[in-house]
Amino acid sequence: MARKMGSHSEITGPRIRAAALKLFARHGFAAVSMRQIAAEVGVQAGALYLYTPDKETLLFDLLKEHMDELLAAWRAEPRGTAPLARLEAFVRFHIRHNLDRPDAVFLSYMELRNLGPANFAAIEALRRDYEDQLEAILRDGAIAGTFAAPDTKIATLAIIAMLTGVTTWYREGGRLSRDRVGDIYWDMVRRAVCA
Amino acid sequence: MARKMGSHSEITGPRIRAAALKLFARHGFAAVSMRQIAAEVGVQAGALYLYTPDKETLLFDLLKEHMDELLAAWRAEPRGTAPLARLEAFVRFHIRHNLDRPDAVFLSYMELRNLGPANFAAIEALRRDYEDQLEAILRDGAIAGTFAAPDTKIATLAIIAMLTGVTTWYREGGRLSRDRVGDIYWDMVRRAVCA
DNA sequence: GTCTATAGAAAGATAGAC
DNA sequence: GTCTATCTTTCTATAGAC
Repeated sequence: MARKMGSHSEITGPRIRAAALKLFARHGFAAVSMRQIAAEVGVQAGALYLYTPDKETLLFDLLKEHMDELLAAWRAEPRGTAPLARLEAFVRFHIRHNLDRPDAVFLSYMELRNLGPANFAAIEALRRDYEDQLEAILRDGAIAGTFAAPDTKIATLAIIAMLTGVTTWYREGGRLSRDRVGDIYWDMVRRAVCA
Repeated sequence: MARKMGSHSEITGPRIRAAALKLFARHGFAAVSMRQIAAEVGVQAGALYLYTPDKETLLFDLLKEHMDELLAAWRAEPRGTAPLARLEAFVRFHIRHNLDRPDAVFLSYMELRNLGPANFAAIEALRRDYEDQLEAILRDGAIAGTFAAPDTKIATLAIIAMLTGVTTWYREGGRLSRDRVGDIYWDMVRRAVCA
């Protein structure tokens, strides 16, 4: 083929990020070369450096964008004020949002270790922000007597681990719809923490 | 230092595996070089090839050993016959066993993608065996009317994801003992699935 | 903005001395 | 059983033509 020409590219940047996301999620950050990413996009390796200063920054940008989007989407999510309603909204939101972005979810949990200390801290802080959203719901519900989880912090981590696990097995067009999966998990979460 | 000599080694094999386990878990399989492993052990890179034919086999052996050990330990675990007692035994066993091997647990969930198809299938089959142990408990309990989880297969995956998550945050000497963690998770699991 | 070409470092794996 | 040395490949990143 030998693609030769073109300055068709305000879209090359996004395409590079999309290709990197897919390949990093599939094979792991360290196992993917800049040449593979370039080949997936259809450019030469050198061209990538017009869009990112180096490989780690490319990873960092993907993770940062994912976390920013997650927090913004949750803040925009309609929900009630009672702890039980807020918890149900969180459970259904987390499953739905993550099922739309399985590659980014996978990266966010697996490839933090490939970041330098400063970049690592930045992503960790955002992840912590998100956990705090759920923890606040559980704390409010515990005070109100709605919930009876024996440990609010651990319940937070347990629920997030359980919900995030959905992305590892869910297949579009399988025996369960997303809504049905949401129903099942909400049933388990509700019973696990309610008084 | 420049270590020079020695044929002091029926123990070099295990030391190589221990070093590889630690480094793979910390940095990821693809990010760790054979030279790094050799340096951790205190030998030269070439010496590693007396103990493994290649890097992937080294990873495979670690994963295989971990899964074999997990299944053997569960089969040896004392437990009752009633579904509720078996479920409690499983929850406490899983937490305790995995907290003793955080590096191996991490590898088992993160580095399967670095195996070739045959090796991948072998590890997947063992992981499936283990999941089936829990699924059988939940199925028996559903038939007996002890459990009321809306979907046995999903409850299996949800519980394992929740329990395995412990290894990502638990720190020895933190505010909670292992037994206390086991109590808290057992409380949540029991309420999530019981009728 | 993308290409070709390459510098410079590091990787996996092997050969042969001791 | 381990070492030194090296083959061969591949990598990240850069330089300069177009």
